[in-house]
Amino acid sequence: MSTRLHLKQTTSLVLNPVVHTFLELLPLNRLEFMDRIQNEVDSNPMLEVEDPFSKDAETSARDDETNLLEQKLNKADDSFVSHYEENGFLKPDPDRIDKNRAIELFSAEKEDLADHLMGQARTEFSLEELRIARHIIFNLNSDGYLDLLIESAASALNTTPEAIEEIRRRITGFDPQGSAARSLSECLLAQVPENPDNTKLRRLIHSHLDDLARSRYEEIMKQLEVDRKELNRLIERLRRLNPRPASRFEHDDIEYAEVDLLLIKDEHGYQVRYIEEGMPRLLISSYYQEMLEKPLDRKTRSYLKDRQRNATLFIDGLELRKKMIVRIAEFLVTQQKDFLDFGPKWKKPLTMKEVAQALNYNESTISRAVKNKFMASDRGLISLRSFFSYGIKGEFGFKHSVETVREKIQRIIESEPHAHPLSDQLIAEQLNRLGIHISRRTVRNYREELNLSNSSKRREEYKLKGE
DNA sequence: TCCGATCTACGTAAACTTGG
DNA sequence: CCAAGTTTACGTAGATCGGA
Repeated sequence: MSTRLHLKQTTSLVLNPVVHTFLELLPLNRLEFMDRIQNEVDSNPMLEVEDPFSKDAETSARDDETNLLEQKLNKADDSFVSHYEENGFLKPDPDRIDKNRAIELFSAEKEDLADHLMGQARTEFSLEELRIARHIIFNLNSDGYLDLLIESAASALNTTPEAIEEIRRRITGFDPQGSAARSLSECLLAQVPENPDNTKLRRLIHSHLDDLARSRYEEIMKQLEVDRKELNRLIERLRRLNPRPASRFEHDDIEYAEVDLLLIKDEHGYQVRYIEEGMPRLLISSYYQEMLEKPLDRKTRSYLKDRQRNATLFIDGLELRKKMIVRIAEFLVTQQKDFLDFGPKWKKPLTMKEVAQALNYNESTISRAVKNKFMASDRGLISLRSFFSYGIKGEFGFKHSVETVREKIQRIIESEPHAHPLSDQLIAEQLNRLGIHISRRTVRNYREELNLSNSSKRREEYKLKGE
């Protein structure tokens, strides 16, 4: 009993403070990281932001300690950015200009759905209406639909549900059409203007989406009084409508992520750069450093010693974080070159474990390091996590990533004989012959991710098209 | 009604995350 | 870093659906 207790204690004490600080810093994204630095500077007088331009901080610090503390308190009130700007931030140097421009490019706000709609709302609505419209627009979900309760919105805005409904209905006519719809059918209907040509299509959307999903074509044909050919044409038109008004603005989701790295492609291949701009440089306060050399009472000395140790620890941790992120990113980029060049299909299976072994780190370290980290490239932001992919057992060890298998399934289905669509079972068998050992169940999962219907449904669809 | 295909629920192992 | 906890991918088996 006592032995076991002892063992437990020793294992948990292994973690030394350096590692601890570092592990705490590692998973933070840029924004959180800067926040953390600010915190540390505020709470540790031993830490100072490097200031190559003015001596202000130092001279005022020499006045007396209370003055300095007061100053630090004042600074804490300001926003982080302005605080550091005042203190002479790292100014961009000439050969970094390009990088800066690249960063600007990625952080420049692209218009998102809400902005886009608000722009139209401003020209369309009165001031009072605009107030309601704003509420609606900023409460759309990620698909561009409104799933807010009208009643609670009405009471929050101090107006009637009818007024809200009226505004909402008008917004569905904005570009992209169908925004703020409450259901799929409403969204689609908003994209089909009411005119004689569209009557049947509108009826199809209004009452038969469910039938369509269940492939009850006979029923629909009877109800709408159309033949197969015409139904087929209607479905074609339906397909061209957009079920997700927000899709055009999709990329904005990641716009808010703070970018840590920059991916540059040049004649030598890919290069990873850590974005240093905006990062404060920290150093140990020389004022307190000198103070430590003078005679001091015991308490002050031990306090300062402690702060000093913490400060060094923190500065080391900063440096280590940077090195590790760059090292991992570089490794990922060389491993997944094809993925960067040709897209996700070419992603190779790669687990954190493998990377950990290759770089001689612990798996958990990798996990922390890639968390919330993004890399800016000429094709947009890439999450470090997206470099990883499960492997599927192939003939010679792990050879196929989920992406490539998915791609193969799509190919097989695309080239199947229309008279006899392949069942998941047959597809699985075919894949097995190619050396990809996955089960029927797995085929189904991937097939569904590809948005492909099952074999019997496909048979229906082919029939419909064939006639 | 039969039979193949799909669905549903549950189990397992490996991958990943997180606190100390 | 380690170990414990959580998530994910995938498998199995029996139930259920739907077309010929």
